[in-house]
Amino acid sequence: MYALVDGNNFYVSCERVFRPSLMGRPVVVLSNNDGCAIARSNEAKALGIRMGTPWFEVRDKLAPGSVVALSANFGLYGDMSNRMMSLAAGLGPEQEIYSIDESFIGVAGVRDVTARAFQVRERILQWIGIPCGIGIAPTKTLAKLANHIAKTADRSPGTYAPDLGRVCNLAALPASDLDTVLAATAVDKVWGIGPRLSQQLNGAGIVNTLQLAQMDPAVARRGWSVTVERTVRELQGTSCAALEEVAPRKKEIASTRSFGRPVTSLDDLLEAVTEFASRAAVKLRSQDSHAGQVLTFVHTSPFRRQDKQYSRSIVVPLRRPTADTSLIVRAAVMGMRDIFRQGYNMSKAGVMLLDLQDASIEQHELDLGVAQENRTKLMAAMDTINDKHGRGTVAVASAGTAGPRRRWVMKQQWKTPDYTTSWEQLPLARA
DNA sequence: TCTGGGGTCCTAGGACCC
DNA sequence: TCTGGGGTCCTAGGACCC
Repeated sequence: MYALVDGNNFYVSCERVFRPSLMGRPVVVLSNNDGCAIARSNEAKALGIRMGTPWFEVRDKLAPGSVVALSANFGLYGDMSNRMMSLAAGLGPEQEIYSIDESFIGVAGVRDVTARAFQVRERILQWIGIPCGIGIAPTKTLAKLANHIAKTADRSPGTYAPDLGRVCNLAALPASDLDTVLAATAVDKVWGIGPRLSQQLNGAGIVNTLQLAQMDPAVARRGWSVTVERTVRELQGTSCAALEEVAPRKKEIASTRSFGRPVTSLDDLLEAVTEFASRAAVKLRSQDSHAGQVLTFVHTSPFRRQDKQYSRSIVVPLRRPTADTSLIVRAAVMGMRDIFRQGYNMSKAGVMLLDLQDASIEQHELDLGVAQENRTKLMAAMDTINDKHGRGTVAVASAGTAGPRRRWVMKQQWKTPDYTTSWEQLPLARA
């Protein structure tokens, strides 16, 4: 039995904790470069603002001041997430942190699980200030669905019975009621069924979740794929996805950014790529891995139809797997020099580390043993310093030496303070 | 004028091998 | 005239998730 605890409109809810005046108002949180809406308050959703809508479209359509827009403050959201997760863990003996605002809890054997879920929800709201929905069911897919029902019953009354709001335990529902609920849920609300699949399913006459749940798994496999087959089985109550208490190591690590404005020069791109590679290397070391290959890419903006388009990537193999920032930066810079072309408005670039393996599997080379050990110590020292004094205190100087311009940095016009992670930015309480 | 970032899994197809 | 079958590995791209 699984529970899914999910923070409602999570980023917006985090901002509201420190600015209660935002309560009850349409609020959106924007992606990097203040580009798209990536979180919306219920009031913003009611205005018809869709996930991923470019901010300039929203702004042009609505009266000035009718929506509050904020730049994403991921430092704040990450910290709030940690606090929420530690309280959610109180619902059962096992926890999988699935995303920044969701965690699955293994609740097998938990007594009065529905009542307990209400208590945990109340505690998170009171202690952290984040409203949650909780879904409970025999499989992860059904728990996700239950969570969707819990949120929807709260937000837009009419689709589901009001007593399914906030906490929805599908396992406690009589079979006939469960069928009614599934029949009232469109198939695209199911975890793993995206726009493309739901279109195909609709074409085959499968419109609601009850119909999908009643599909023969063999038909699902033949007509679509194993993933759809698993989804069907999970809807039928057969668990196909287990709880992952310890997050498996990542198989690839990326650091990519869109630029605040078009970038045309190789120097700027080398500078950007140096930073991307450095960031990726920090993530790599933090999970104790080495990378065997470095992929570098750059491309123009597909939205600027009037511009000449360009897009290329290159994989540079490392001589041996490593987590050394300078070696990784060198490979990324080499890659960028290779794929760069003059005369384009580049809009985005990035570095991805591939072919990751456990750092304990080391390939030593003749005569390099000592040097290698020192490099590892140097990297550890660099990480410690940057951890303590802030990212970028110590960095690898590479081609294109970071000047004061940094033309490629992103835009963040409306960022709120780091309320919970910076002494300088602690909120002030006044009497 | 202005359009995110970071992942995973699966499949198809090509290269290569015996 | 008629030109195999089976396997692996790699890459690109699609689809999905938050």
